[in-house]
Amino acid sequence: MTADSNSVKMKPKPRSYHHGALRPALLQAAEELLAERGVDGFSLREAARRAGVSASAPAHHFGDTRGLLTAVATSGFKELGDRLAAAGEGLPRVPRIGAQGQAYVQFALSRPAAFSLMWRAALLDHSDPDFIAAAGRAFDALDAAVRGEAAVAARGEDMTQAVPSIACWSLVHGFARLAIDGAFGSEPGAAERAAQAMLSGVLSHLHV
Amino acid sequence: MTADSNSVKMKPKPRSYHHGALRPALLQAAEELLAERGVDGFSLREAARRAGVSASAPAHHFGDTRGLLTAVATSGFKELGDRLAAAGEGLPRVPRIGAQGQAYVQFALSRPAAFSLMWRAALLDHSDPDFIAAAGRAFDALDAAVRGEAAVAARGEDMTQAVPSIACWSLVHGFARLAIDGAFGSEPGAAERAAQAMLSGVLSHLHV
DNA sequence: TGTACATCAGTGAACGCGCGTTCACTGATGTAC
DNA sequence: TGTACATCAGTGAACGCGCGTTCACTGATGTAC
Repeated sequence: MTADSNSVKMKPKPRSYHHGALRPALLQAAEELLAERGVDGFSLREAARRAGVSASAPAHHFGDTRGLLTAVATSGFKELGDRLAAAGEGLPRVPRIGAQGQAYVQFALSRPAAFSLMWRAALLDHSDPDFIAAAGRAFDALDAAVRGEAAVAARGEDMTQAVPSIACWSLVHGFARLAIDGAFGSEPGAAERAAQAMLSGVLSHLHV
Repeated sequence: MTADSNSVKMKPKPRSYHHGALRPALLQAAEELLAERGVDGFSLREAARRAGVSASAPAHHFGDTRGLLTAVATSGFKELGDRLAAAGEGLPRVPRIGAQGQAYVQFALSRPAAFSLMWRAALLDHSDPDFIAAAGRAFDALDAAVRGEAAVAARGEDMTQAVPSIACWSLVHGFARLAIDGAFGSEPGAAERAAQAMLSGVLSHLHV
């Protein structure tokens, strides 16, 4: 603990009555809390505490707990979409799919609590337009790599068209979940290496 | 509500001071509660209530909440192991793997809350010998189909040997999770059909 | 077959807990004139 | 540039809640003799 220059009491930096940027501060506090205690250990009060604000303040920005968690999940889907879209850009189809798979797993392992939250339907507001858009965009990035931009644009109701994409998604999603849930032990980096081995193995045995 | 033959008040069938078979009754109540309210909606008190017993009774059989949930998860892994071992028995390797995958997804969809609980590490006692054995046996059943009984028996520390099994596991696990979490819509039977299409598609494009 | 007694499997009241949300409020900010 | 006032973004006390667990207890069962 370092000494504060102005005060012996280490009073938590004086803040005006209004926070000024509470919304992003709460999002960050929520993310950290999730990372520390997991989805089940989350509470709105604790997130508010960490943002240095009263328990009722978050309501002004997010309505209720569900609103805050939905915002966190939405930001997760946005980042996932970005990472997928960037992964293996310019590469031929098969290596690009491999790069996306690797990116998917890396995202999940780098933000496991956020990743878990993103799929906890009971805690989220699935009618939130931002959430819907972000989640859709992430899947579209994967679908475009597997089936091509044109196919995605022309996508209809028929789910059978999307089977190859669903297969890829299932593979990396399942691996990520098993890794997070501890199925592959806890040595750091082990899961990433296993992901690499698995993806290259599968893709090399696949005739597409 | 049907009339009780002995009493207008529908008093809940008189029971001696001792329940007689509380352990299985609690397991069943817990399973039903999980199915109704999901893992997050579970509470020990409500499970006890449903078993017609006081809130402190479960402690005599399971110690605490974690003990009861671990017992439920263990029974889930046992059934999963049974189903996997039985799936596609006698079939050649590739169709057998397909049958196992189908069985895995069907199990997950038939008992979604139990399946979810089985992977919620924070809620379970991973040092419980029964739990360890049941979970190990389920994976062994899958591993035996993918790599052969002999390879499973000779399995060492090296995880790379298990990569093909991990790939199969990831694929079906990810599909099951996505289906449970609503990624494929909610029409009944849709997920099962998609699983069938996906598994046969993947296996037919695989050179092994 | 009867009896004493240990053990087992329940009860129910009480504990302290942190939670999400509501409510009347107030301090700060920004805008209209 | 100054002032009135609406709006915004906070506070903090209070609400009721169900929870898991503990504890002293007691009724029923089973066992030894």
